[in-house]
Amino acid sequence: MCAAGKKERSEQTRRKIIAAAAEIFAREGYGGARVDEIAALAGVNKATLYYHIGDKDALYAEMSHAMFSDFAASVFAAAKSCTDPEERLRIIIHSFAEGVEGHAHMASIFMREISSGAQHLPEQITKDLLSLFGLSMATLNEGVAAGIFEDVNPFVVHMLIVSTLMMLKATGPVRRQMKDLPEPIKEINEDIAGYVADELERILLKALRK
Amino acid sequence: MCAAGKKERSEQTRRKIIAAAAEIFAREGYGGARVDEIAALAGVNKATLYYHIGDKDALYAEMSHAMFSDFAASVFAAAKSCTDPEERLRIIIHSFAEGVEGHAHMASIFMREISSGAQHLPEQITKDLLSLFGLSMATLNEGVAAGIFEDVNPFVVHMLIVSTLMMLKATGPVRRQMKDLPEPIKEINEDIAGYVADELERILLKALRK
Amino acid sequence: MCAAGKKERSEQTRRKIIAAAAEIFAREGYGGARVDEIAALAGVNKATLYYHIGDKDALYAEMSHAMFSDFAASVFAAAKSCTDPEERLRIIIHSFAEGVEGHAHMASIFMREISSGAQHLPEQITKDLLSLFGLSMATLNEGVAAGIFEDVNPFVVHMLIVSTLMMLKATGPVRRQMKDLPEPIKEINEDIAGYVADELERILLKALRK
Amino acid sequence: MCAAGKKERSEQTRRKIIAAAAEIFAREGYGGARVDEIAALAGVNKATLYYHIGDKDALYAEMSHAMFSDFAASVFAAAKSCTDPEERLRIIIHSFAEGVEGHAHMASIFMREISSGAQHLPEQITKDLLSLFGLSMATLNEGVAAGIFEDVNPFVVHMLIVSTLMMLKATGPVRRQMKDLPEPIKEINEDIAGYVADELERILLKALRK
DNA sequence: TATGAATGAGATTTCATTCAT
DNA sequence: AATGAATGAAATCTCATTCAT
Repeated sequence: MCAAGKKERSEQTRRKIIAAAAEIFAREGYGGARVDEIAALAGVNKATLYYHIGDKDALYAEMSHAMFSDFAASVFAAAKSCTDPEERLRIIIHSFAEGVEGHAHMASIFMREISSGAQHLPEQITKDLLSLFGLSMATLNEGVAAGIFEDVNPFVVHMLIVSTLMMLKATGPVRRQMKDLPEPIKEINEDIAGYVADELERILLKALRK
Repeated sequence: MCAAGKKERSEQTRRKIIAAAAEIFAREGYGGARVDEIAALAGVNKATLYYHIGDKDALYAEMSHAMFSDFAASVFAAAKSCTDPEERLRIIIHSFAEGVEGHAHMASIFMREISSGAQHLPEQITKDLLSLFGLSMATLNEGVAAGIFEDVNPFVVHMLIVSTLMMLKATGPVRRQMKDLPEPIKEINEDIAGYVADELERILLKALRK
Repeated sequence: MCAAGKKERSEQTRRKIIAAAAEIFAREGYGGARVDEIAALAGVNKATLYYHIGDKDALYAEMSHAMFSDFAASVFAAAKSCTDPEERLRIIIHSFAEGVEGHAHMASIFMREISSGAQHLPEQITKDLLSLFGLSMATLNEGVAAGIFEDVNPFVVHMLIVSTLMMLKATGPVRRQMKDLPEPIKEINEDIAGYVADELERILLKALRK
Repeated sequence: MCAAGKKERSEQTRRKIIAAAAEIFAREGYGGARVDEIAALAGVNKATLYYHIGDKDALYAEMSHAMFSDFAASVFAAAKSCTDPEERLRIIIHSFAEGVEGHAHMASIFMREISSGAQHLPEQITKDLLSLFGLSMATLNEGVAAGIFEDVNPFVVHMLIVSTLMMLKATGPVRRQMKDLPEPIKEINEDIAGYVADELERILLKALRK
């Protein structure tokens, strides 16, 4: 046992590097992240990182692609088979929340990208993310057409969902290191996909239902 | 002629530097910002920047303090004299939106700070921002006590307001550089304090009102 | 005294860097030269070198431009007023030899450039050097037309002059470090502009004269 | 079928590596050549190169030894049986030219070695090359003694032959990539062993003959 | 008050070389 | 005999900061 073969070993190294990159880029931003630190966290030599991935730009692109495209795909997969607008909106909220929870550093990286005008993001990813808005918009429009939803700006609603979940996820570390937080903050805990998603669903559907 | 005593000139130089810092720190993050670039944008020599403000840390502290404390104060000032919960919530939303609009780079800097675990933020500012949540929480609790609001987690609502406004503000540059955007996105325009705040108020109050 | 002023100091630093670059690039080639070593030889910090000149490419370009354009200009200046073909050929040989002697590292750098297919040489310099051949060709053609010179390929003659002088200059360090050299080699000494140029003139004119 | 025993295969791999090394070292110099690039050009893995040859130094030594000793031997072989000084000088020029032509990258590598003070050249090779001068010198001295040659410095003449042929060979790539070259340059073509050697012989013998 | 020059420390990237298979 | 993976050392380049004027 423990044979593994070159390919598997190689793939494992690659994964370790990508995972480390996500963590450091999330915490430090593109400019603040040091390749040294990423390599150290991945437990590989700096040159190994360059051997497997390439330069800092390529590393960022690989990492963000792996993260965002997987995330977008999971939301689409969850929502595609559902035809009822209200139910689909629920699914969007919850699969979004699960995606945010499951990709630990995505929220931070997303927010940083927004802040930098998507400077470092490959075009394809921007499009993938925009297509998620297409999903929300279609859902809301269908609800309006079916007479069950209020007529609101779908982009505002989409961003409301996205930003609330992301921001609550991203504030996790800050909350954890603060003492004496008020009760409502503690309740959030780390439970984005459960408590927060439920609360958001409750609020939003009350606002939308005619 | 040539008015402006030495003190005024000095103060003006200082302001130019702080303004440039906000722009660059917003776009590049703390780690990615270069003192060189800030000085160039401010139109002063790098050594002049050091003479007036101090090192990069001090510059960031000055800039963020000027921005966030002014913002927090303006929200408090707008809300303090109002006693009706629903009306105060409206004021919070709109003064928040005006603050976000008025401090062009605050949204980006706030989002980056969240992403980095508030690494670079002086403690005082963290407290100021937390006290804004105190305002929202009190308002919502009073509404619940008065029997006019649903009982929802006030931190979720607070973050919903904050993050939606900030994210919509921060996505401005990305939206501007993209072509062929869907109509609902175009409607946002740059009008956070008007259109967006109105839409958010409408959605949120419908959700909260019993 | 010793005032100097910023500009002069700056210009002096620049010159020291260029001079050091010529020496190191000549000995090690573009790829083998280390910016560190150049800075050390110039007696400045590496960052100072980047501040004044820019990157390795820019450094090479500055250095080679300063060297070759000065050289080409000096040959043209020496030859321009002379109308007699034979006399002008003599002037070309001697001014060439003086230029080779005066620009200590030009021969090595020229030979390396030839070897690398002029990879690192700015286009303008290639043209300057080609224009020197124009001068030789015109001179030889006039001599042939006047019936005083044999009809030989002028490029071969040009390269014969150039390469002999450059190679004899460039072999200086090798000769110096070898012991027990045969008498004819010792006679060369370091005297390119004198002994070698005279000998070359004697050989070449005997070959050319009808 | 599939002939070629292990030994032959091995020898072939070795030859491919040496040939690739000559090309890259010629174009990039010792310091600028990358072992990676040599391996790639040879079509073998980098580790294979180390297995067959050893480190960069050993590779350079092998390559230069193979090249220069073969070259020197061929000139000696061509000249040894001839006793007439004038005829032997002709043979030297032409066998030299053929050697330069036949060892495509020798001229560049020779010129780079001269430029670097023979830094990378094994001592033995330096001696082999010096012994070629011995051949020229003996030939010229005999001609002078026999009263058929002018008395010129034999080292100057030797270098004149060597450097002209080498430089004209080495300028090949530069000439090829330039457009609109004057007629005399085009005539050179790639024909060092023919046209150029003939022209050089004509010039030099006219200069030497009493 | 302001600035061009200078620099130490550090970040990114490359490269010769070795290892495990 | 051959190779993909890995790495230490070094090279290139950048950046926050200080200095001298």
